[in-house]
This record gives sequence, structure tokens and C-alpha cells, in this order.
Amino acid sequence: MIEDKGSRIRKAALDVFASRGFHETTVAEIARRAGVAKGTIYLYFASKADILIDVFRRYLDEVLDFVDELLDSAMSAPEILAAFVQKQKALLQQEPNLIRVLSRRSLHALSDGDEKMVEFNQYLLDRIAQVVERAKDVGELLTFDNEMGACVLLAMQEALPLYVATFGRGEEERAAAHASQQLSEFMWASVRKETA
Amino acid sequence: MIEDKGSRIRKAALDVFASRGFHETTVAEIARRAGVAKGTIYLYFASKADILIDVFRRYLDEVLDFVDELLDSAMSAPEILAAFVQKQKALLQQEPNLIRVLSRRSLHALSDGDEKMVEFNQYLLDRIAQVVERAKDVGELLTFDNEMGACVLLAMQEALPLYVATFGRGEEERAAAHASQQLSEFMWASVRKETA
Amino acid sequence: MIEDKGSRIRKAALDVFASRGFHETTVAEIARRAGVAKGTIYLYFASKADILIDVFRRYLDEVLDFVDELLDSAMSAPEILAAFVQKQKALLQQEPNLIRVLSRRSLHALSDGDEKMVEFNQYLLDRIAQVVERAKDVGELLTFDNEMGACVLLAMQEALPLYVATFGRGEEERAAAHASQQLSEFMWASVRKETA
Amino acid sequence: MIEDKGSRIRKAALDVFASRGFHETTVAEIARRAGVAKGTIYLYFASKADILIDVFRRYLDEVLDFVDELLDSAMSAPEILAAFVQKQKALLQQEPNLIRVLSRRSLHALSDGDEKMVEFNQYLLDRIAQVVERAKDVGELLTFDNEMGACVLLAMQEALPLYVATFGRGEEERAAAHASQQLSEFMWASVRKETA
DNA sequence: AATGAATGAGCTTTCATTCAT
DNA sequence: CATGAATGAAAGCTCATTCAT
Repeated sequence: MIEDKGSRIRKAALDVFASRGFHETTVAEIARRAGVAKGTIYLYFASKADILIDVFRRYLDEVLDFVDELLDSAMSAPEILAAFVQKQKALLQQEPNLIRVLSRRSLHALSDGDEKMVEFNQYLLDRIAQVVERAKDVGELLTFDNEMGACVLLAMQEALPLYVATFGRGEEERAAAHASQQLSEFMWASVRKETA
Repeated sequence: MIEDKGSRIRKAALDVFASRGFHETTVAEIARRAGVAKGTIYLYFASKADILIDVFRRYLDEVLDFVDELLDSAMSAPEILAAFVQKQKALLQQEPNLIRVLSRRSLHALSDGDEKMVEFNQYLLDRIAQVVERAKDVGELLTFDNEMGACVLLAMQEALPLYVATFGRGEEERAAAHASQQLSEFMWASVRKETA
Repeated sequence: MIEDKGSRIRKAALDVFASRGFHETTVAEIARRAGVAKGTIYLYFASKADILIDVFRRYLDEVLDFVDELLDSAMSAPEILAAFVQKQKALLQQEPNLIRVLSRRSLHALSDGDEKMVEFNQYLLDRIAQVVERAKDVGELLTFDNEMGACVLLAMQEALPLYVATFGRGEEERAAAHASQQLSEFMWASVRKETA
Repeated sequence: MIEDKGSRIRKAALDVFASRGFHETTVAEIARRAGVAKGTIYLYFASKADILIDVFRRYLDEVLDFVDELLDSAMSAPEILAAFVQKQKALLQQEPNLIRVLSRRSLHALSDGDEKMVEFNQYLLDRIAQVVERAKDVGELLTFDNEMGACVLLAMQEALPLYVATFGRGEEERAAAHASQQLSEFMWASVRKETA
């Protein structure tokens, strides 16, 4: 089964972006890794930046679709949060290099990276705010600004790669599992209403 | 009183890094903004990257010194966390562009940025873990991995610029004040032991 | 028949090196003269210095190969010396600018030029010393240190461009012919045994 | 006895030119070595190139003056040639770095190096041609073009640094003495009339 | 006379992108 | 669809020279 050429390029790009960073990666290197000619890349992507954006968009779309499903389900807020963290962990373990590219905040390496980042964050934060909103409705949560709550919950995700990079050298797999489990608890603890 | 030329360059660089990003910033632009010749920059900094590193190191040193003071004080854990957030807010409001450069995680733009970032994080996380450790000793905290706790608390800081950038457009000042107040509460909520 | 692009660049570089010198020559000028883009040069040569080294190596290889042939032949010492001079004259007339680049000792303009020059000289002097050795065996020569004899014979070659540059302005062709004929005689005179 | 500052600079420049080459030498390095400020150099020399030219001119003047004396003396041609070589050897041994700067043909590193070199050569070759002329008058020499003869004799000088650099590594002193003695003999041999 | 901070022109080299084949 | 030779804009950095002190 010959793999789709676009995917080969995306995969190759992700690998090189992860190990060298966006600016240090050359199109020639991506082409070499993907086993195609330099010119071929431009048949599938408009530019080098476009490859990165595409990777992000696909990742984001998957996360967003998942969040949509969570919202449609009958799960409780802590369950949703836990599922969210699990989903993220699963994605990152399925494509380990994604963690490095996301954690490098590679989008910022783009000249218009801020705009795209803000746009992405908008989508995601809106969805998270909805989870929070609903949880509040059933009296599970503290009183706080939903938007800020969403920001905090999203920001906490960064703890995962932060922990892996800082304390998990050499045993990334185990560290990620440990961190993700703890992260779920922290997320819930930060928003739950204190029990009487 | 004529301002120190090194500071002028640092300030100019911060401004341009903030608006264009590290790689998109040219040394010529920094020089123009600082009102000095291109060559002059190299009398004060070894390279373009060196300017960024210098900005980071100064920021980090200030934060670390402050954390050291907090640890030497007799403050309680929630007070320390609040003070920490306040300090960060103060620094960022004193130099608003710092927030953008830090949030861009510009260091990652450097080829050896990862190493420096990890090193910086090490310092900071160790200090935060100490706060956590002490609070635990006095029975204020939940049981959790100190290191992961520190990661979470540090990661949550990112919520501040995230909120400002996403929801505070046009009223950064007010947004930052609001976010920082909320952030303190979230931080404490995420680690405190539930009251019976 | 379109000329090989590498040769076009080599030729253009030789021309500009000859008129401006190595350091005063810019890659842009070479590109302009060769009718290619600046970047194209780097598809054929690793660096500006590499172009010069390549020119030298090709010249030296041709001379060395010729000397090898001479040594394999049954020619007498004076014949070999004359042939050597003739060969050099031919090369220089075939590519007049070579004379200027060689006489400028452009290799010395390279930071590691000395090492390369010494290496080149080693080859050449060893071969010349062999000619001298053989001639001595048949009793044609004065008694002297072969190595110094080789140095003198090689150094004398410089008289050719020296004469052309100093006294042959405007009639290089004729001057070179005259000088090369005289040079052969001088070379032989300097080493032959006096006839009784 | 405090040394003249101009001499200190000249000496320092000669040392650095010898070890690094003209273009690789910075004015800052010369200043450091001479123990003066960068700006001070420009009180004594018009430019970096001017230092090199000055060194050459002083060397050349000394050689030319010496040749003038030789011509005024009653010495025979071979004696003059030997004296000439001796003089050159003496100068080079008195200031060993001079040999490296001269042999590097540093003047060629100047943009207008050729013009100066030709000018210098003109002076010198004219003087040498006079020696040759006189020797011919008394029937000591072969018949040949005086100018070419002068070129050959001058070119042969290069054999001295060539020998030292190629075969005298580590024992420059001894190599120079040996080479200079042999060189005198070669010079005379190349022009003397064969004795019957 | 001496200094050295400041200047800015100028250079090599890289690499994303194009397009003729 | 695929190629890869060719392009040329762009940028960091050096360093000879100047000049206010």
C-alpha cells in the first residue's frame, strides 16, 4: 500500500521540524526525507509554512471534533476534562514528534504566526468555555470568569510537554503517562467547587 | 541623563521582537529603532540571538530573585502564589512587550533555544517545587507529585498572556489585571486541600 | 554547443581575479561576468576560495602530468628543461589571465593558502629534482644540492611573467615568446657543467 | 630608550602580517600588538595598506642603496652578485618575518598592488641590468637580453624563501644560510661565459 | 598626541520558490 | 505528475576609518 504523497511529506516535515525547528529546517531536507523532489512539495503545499499550518490544522480539527463529541455526550465536567487530557495524550503518543512541534510553539515561528495562533486559540477556548459553562449550570464549579477558566485549563496542558521535557528525559513515554494522569486531577481540582 | 546605549538596544530589540518575532526581525531594524548604527549593536551584544538571551536572562533573574525572597519570608503558600502572580503581572505591565516575547516563547526560535529553555525551566520549577513542598509540610496541600505540581503552576502562568491576547484586545491593561487576580485563585484552588 | 557552466564560472573568475585580485573580487562580479546568478556559483563550487583552488589544481595537474611524461621520455636534461618552459609558456598563452593569477600568487590570499602552496610546491619541486638528479647521473651538471637546484629552476619561471609585466606592456604575446626562449637558455646555463 | 611609536607599529604590523597575512590582519590586532590605540595608528599611517607599503619601501630603499654602492665599487660581476645575495640574506635574517611577508607577495593583496609591484620592480631591475651591462662590457658574460637577464636574476631570489618554506621547516636559520650560498653560485653560473 | 566608541558600507552565503523539461 | 537546476533577495556580521573628547 503506497502511502499518499502528501502524507509522506507531512510526516517528513513533522520529523524534521521536531528535531531542527521550523526555521532551521530546509525544504530540501524535507524532500530528501520524504523521498520526493523539492519541486514536488509545491504540488501539495503552497509554501514551507503551509506544511506546518496544515499539520496544526489537522491536529486542531481532531481535537475540536473530539471536544464537540464530548459536549454532545452526557458526561460530567470532570469526566469531560479527563477525556480531553486523555485524547491529547493519545494524539501525542500516536505521533510523538507532534509534542515537540506543538511545544516549540512552532506557529510563532511564522511571520503571521500570531494571527493564526490567536485564531486557533479562539476556536479551542470557546469550546472549553462551553464545557465550563455547562458544568457551572449543574453546580459543580466555582464561580469564575468562563473565558479565563478556559484559558487556565488550556494553559495547563502545556504542563504536559513541560514536565516531559524537563523531568522525563530518556523515559518520555512513562513521563507522559504519569503527567497526563496527574494533569487531569489538577484540572479538576482547579475548577471544582469545594465539597462541604 | 542619557540612557545607557545597551538598554536602548535591548528596548528596541524587545519592541521589534514583539511585533515581528525573532527570525523576522533584522538587526538593521533594531538598530534603526535604537537610533544607533548596525555595527554598534555588536559592541554590546555578540549576536542577534544574544540580545534575546540577555532579555530573557534579566527577566528570569528578576523573577528568580523574587522567588528566593518569597521562600525566605514567612508567607503562607497561597500568599506566596499570589505574590508570585502579582510580581509577574507587574513585570509584564512595566514592559508590556515582554509579554509578547515571552509568550511567543521566542527562545525556541534559537537553534539551541531548547537547551536554554530547559535550563531556565529547571531553575524556576525547582523553586516552585520548594514552595509546594513547604505548603505540603504544613498540611495545606493535596497529595501530588511536587515536580508535576510545579509544572502545572508554571504552565498556568501562560493563561495570563493567553487571555490578554485572545480576549483583551484593545484593553490589555484591564484584561491583565483581571486575569492576574483570577489566576491567583485558580492556582490556589488547583493545589489546596479540600476543606471538610 | 553550450559551454559547461562550471567552466564559464571558472573562466569568469579567472578573468576577475586577474584584474582585481582575489580579495577585491566579489562573487557578484564573477556571477555577472559568467552570466549566471550568484546562487548558481554555489551549485558548482563550495566557496569563492574553492574556485581559485580549483583553477590552481587544474593548472598544476596539467603541469605535473606533463613533467611525468618528460621524465618517462628519453630526453636529455637541457631538452627537458626547454620542454618544461615551452609547456608553461603554452599554457599561459592559451589562458593569458592565468599568468596574472599565478604571478599574483593568489593562493597566498587564502587563509590556508600557505599550506596549499607548500603542498603544490612539494609536488613540483620533487619532480624537478628528479630531472636534475638524472642529468647529474650522466655527468651533464654541476655539483649542487638537488633540492636547492629545483627551487632555483622553479623560481626562474617567475622571470617570465615578471618580464612580461615589467617590459612587455602592450605586446605581451611577443614578450612572452622572447622571454621563454631566453629563459630556457638561462635555465640550462645555470646548471650545466662548464665545458672544458 | 623608548622606541619610536611608528617603528613599534611597523614592527607589530610586520609580525601580524607574517603570521596571518594582510587581509586576515585587523588594525585592532596591530594596535594591540603595538600597545597603542587603534586611532593612534592613523596618526602615523594613512591606512592599513600604507603600513605594508611603508615596510616594502624601506626594504626596497635599503636594497637599492646597497646596489648603488655596489655599482660604484670596483667589484667584479660575480662579486657583486654574491654581495647582493648576501645583503638580502642579511636583511631577512635581521628581520625574519620580512621573509614571510615578502614571500607571501603581500603587495599583491592590495587593490593597486600590481602598480606598486611593477614600480618597485622597475627600480630594482634597472639597477640589476646595470650590473649585467657592466659585466658584459668586460667580457665576463654570455650574450643575452639585459632586461631578461635582470628578470631571471631577480626571480631567482625567490628560490631563497621557496627553499626555506619547502625544505627548511624547523631550521629556517640554517636553511637560509645554505640556500643563500648556493644561490650566489647559481646566479653566477647562469650568466657567466663558459670558460674555454 | 592619544584614545576608543561609533559608524556603515560591503561581503559571502543560504534557501524558498519557480519553471522548462 | 514529477523533477532539480537555476534564481536572487535577503541578512548577519566585520572592520577600516573617523572624530569628539
